[in-house]
Amino acid sequence: MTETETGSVPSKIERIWQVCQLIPEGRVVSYGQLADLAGLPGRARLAGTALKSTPKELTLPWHRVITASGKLAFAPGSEQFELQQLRLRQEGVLVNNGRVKMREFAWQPDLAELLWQLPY
DNA sequence: AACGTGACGGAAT
DNA sequence: AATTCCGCCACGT
Repeated sequence: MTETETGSVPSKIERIWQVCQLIPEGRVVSYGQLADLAGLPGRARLAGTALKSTPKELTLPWHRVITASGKLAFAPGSEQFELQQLRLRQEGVLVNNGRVKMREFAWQPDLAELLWQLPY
């Protein structure tokens, strides 16, 4: 726990958590988009790091985040892969061979609306 | 403080 | 369409 995490200014990872929280049901975003929306262009990997380190008291719709090519990031058949696929399907997202058509399901947020919702 | 790792991405092959 | 390569940089050891 660092200073910035306890203070009022959210750390980079906390901003990623915040934006993740805004992804609507039935839509997906790529790690890169998530980073962009959090004000961290080019930091797709950090988005992955952030989700990986989500504290368990915090429940995020992490299953709505997939790779830019539309694939689930987990190994096919793994525990997490199956869970993510199940959750996505439960909210109407079509997943075929571990892949989602970004053309159809990508979240396209209105930036003005997004800024309005962020708590800072 | 140095070093390897990785829930990524995009360009090249 | 599938792989390989390499830039990116926060984290844990």
